Amino acid sequence: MTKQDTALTLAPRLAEKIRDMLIAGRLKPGQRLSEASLSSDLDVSRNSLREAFRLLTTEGLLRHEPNRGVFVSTPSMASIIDIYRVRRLIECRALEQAYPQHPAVARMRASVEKALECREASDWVGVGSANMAFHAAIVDLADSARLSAFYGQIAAELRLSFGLLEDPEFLHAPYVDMNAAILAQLEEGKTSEAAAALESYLSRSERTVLAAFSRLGH
Amino acid sequence: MTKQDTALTLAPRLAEKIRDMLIAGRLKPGQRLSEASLSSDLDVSRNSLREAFRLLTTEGLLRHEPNRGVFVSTPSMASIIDIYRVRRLIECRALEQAYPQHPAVARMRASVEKALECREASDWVGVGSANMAFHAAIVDLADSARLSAFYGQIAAELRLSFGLLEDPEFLHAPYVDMNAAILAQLEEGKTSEAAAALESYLSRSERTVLAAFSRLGH
DNA sequence: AAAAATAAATCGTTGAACAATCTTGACAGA
DNA sequence: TCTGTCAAGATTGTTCAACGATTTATTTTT
Repeated sequence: MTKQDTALTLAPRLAEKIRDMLIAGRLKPGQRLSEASLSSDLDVSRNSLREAFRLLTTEGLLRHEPNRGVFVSTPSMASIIDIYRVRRLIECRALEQAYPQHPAVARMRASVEKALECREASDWVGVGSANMAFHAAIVDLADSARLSAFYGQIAAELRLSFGLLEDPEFLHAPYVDMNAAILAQLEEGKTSEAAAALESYLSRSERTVLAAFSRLGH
Repeated sequence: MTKQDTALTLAPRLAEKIRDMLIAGRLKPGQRLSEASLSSDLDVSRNSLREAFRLLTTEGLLRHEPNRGVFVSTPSMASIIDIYRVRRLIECRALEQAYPQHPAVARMRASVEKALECREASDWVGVGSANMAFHAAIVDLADSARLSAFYGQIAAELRLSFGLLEDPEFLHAPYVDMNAAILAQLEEGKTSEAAAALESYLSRSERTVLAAFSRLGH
């Protein structure tokens, strides 16, 4: 347990807890979150919960309808397309302009190895997490705290979408080797090739996700 | 007056009001915002004010130190560099992959014309606003709501930095013609050239801002 | 003058309250 | 049966008052 419960103030801790519940699928898209019941469930006051709601709303995980309450965001085709558009723009460019000695490269390598391990153990959720970490590391190549924070948000949104989809093996496993290949190209200094590979990687991933998404009758 | 005061809920309206005060320079960087006094000044409750603080904190305009209060963010060299890094990555790519018939192009043109008018009238604040609108329109070329929202945030942060700097003429006037040139290139379909021009534009602007910034101490 | 102890101010969080708004369901009329 | 009205109930929006915890300022002690 890496607990520092008292380090942060309550609202961000609450937000994190709710975020976890969202990604774990314990709160389902479209579901309304009642201030009264959730605040008593989490054992906090309504005011504190509302502060947390504000945070999650700006992150796009919750949707606020005045006088009606907050709802878990429902991923849509539109949001998936939007997110992949952002990913292609940011990740590919970050990769293209990267230099192979960047510290984030170590994190990329660690993520690839983690993903390989998890695949070996058929731990598909672990593969998924490792993949996400790989891409976050790519964004870190751009050396911008703001960009990395922004990417963290849309990654969380994407995980919300993934929560709807079944068969995480089909969803994540194929990309482990591609990640390894991209990493290898980067380490050789072939950043343009790496970026191109990532571009087609992301397009393929987008198609897969959209197809799986449409398959469940939006 | 384009007032719809009752449309939104209180916290976002408060946030907007405070944002305006920040950009107008009525609240100075580093200044501490007391919950008690500000809430009575704005005639709202402490709780509502705290919700607004959360919003502005995630936007980077305010900084929250637990048990000490919230402070107006102090722009630093580091933050300016970070922001320009993001701008180069996002704006240049958005421009490069744009197609000249995109609706946002009309907004770009309107901004250029507005800037020309304001320059004629020596309204340098107006020139600055028009410039900002021009660049926001560039980002809109990428057709991503999330990307545009993110850009809006860092633009607000940048305006906070500009507030520190004097001589808005020096800061904004030189770029009006460059914007016009970039727009012309885009309309001719020369997106790569336009992107290259924007890249050097942004680098020059960054240098200017950094220089002006270092000139006023720390 | 430095350190320790004390007091004052401010934030963090809670619970209760009430107005405004939305939802529900009964009911009357066509 | 369908439709529109209207009151009752539930939920959010916002405020207020309170109190423990932490920080800041002040005073006392060494």
